[in-house]
Amino acid sequence: MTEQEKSYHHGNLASALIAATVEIIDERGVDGLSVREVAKRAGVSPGAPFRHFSSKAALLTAVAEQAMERLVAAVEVAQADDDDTDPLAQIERIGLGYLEWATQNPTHFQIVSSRSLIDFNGSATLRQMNDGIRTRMADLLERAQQAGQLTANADTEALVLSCRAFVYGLARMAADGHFPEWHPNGEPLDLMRRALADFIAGMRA
Amino acid sequence: MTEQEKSYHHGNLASALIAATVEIIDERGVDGLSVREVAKRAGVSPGAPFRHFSSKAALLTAVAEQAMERLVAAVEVAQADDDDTDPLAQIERIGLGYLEWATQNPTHFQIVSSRSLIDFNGSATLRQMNDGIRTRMADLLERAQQAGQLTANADTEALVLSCRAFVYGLARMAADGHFPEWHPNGEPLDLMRRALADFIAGMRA
DNA sequence: GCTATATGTAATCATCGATTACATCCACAT
DNA sequence: ATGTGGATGTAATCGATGATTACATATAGC
Repeated sequence: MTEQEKSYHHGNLASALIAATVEIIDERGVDGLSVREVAKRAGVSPGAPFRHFSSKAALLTAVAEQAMERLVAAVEVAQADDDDTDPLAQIERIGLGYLEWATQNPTHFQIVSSRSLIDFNGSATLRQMNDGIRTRMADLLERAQQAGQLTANADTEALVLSCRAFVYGLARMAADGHFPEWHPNGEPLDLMRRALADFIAGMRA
Repeated sequence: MTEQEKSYHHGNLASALIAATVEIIDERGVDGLSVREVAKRAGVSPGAPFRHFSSKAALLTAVAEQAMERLVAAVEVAQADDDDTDPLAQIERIGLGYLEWATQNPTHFQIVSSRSLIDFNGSATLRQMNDGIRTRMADLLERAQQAGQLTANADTEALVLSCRAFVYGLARMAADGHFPEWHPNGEPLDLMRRALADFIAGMRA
């Protein structure tokens, strides 16, 4: 990345474009992003990006895929290594990891969750990663039920949705600007932590 | 509205523009909306809308205000008239009214909740209505706690956030297309109903 | 080396949000 | 009634944008 300066070909424009896109979105928000400026920042002509991404949505989808990978990674890191851990505690860890990542990477989370800007259904990768988290939580809930941690005739299907919606709701509220003043790791996250803990507690039999 | 046909002045362009905006968004989504087509559909020149709304965001903000009024109305209708009702049941009713409205009016809900497209902070009306719902729920939770329906030392602040996030999360998931196939009043709403009931039940002492 | 292909450029289009100067209409004071 | 000023709509135009096309240049494999 140091001195290849003036070669006709960029080398790896695709990744450079993704990086530039993230930069711009960090600075000016998801709106206010133009392919032209992405191109300019990568040092190429305005039409060049379309060689690698057939549309602006395709570019953003690529960014979303990269972001989703990090989100999944964060969620996995957050889980306890011990596989015998209390399933509900494990769910809480997942939720917390999700929330921490979402609040600390609002830009990326916004891209991942706003499906009007990206082609979610067109990306098998995105769907896989999305389903991965969901089935993981479904498994944990199933295990919790078999361990007798939930009410006997618990509606697991509804509970899976509950967990997803609860965490998604908190993350989305933050990303959508429902917390007027805040800064990452500040009080809102603390509040969210307490809310999450209460929520998990409420599920216990 | 029948035969004023060819008068230079439209009469009430502002509301006609809002209506046209909603129409277009219903047809083609929030993106894919252009002020020009709004103008065309209202039968005026491309610049005319800017006499009434200083920007595209201002137009969408007006749409959001109208939508928010309906949402608030739906939430109020959903509540039990009897003011001695169980506070937690009242909260459940509010949540259900919110969810039903959001799922039956996905377009409007999307506009209300996506604050990147509208000038939320610039609209006192929007903030008031938003705060109205929140304080209403805070009051109900306070009352529930005093009635001993919650655990003794319940964290009311966290609980208010929990309720908001839970309902918002469900509504947003629906609006964001997290339920692949569905149609209003169909199974997803049923599932959401069950999830909401479980959630409220989980808060009970 | 020669050539097929991948990659970037230049030029161009239609569309969009927004602004400006001008036209038209309506209400109100006289 | 009148005619004047503010409100409302039109016409023309600007700069930026997403996207496409024809062309130039570099790279890889034979």
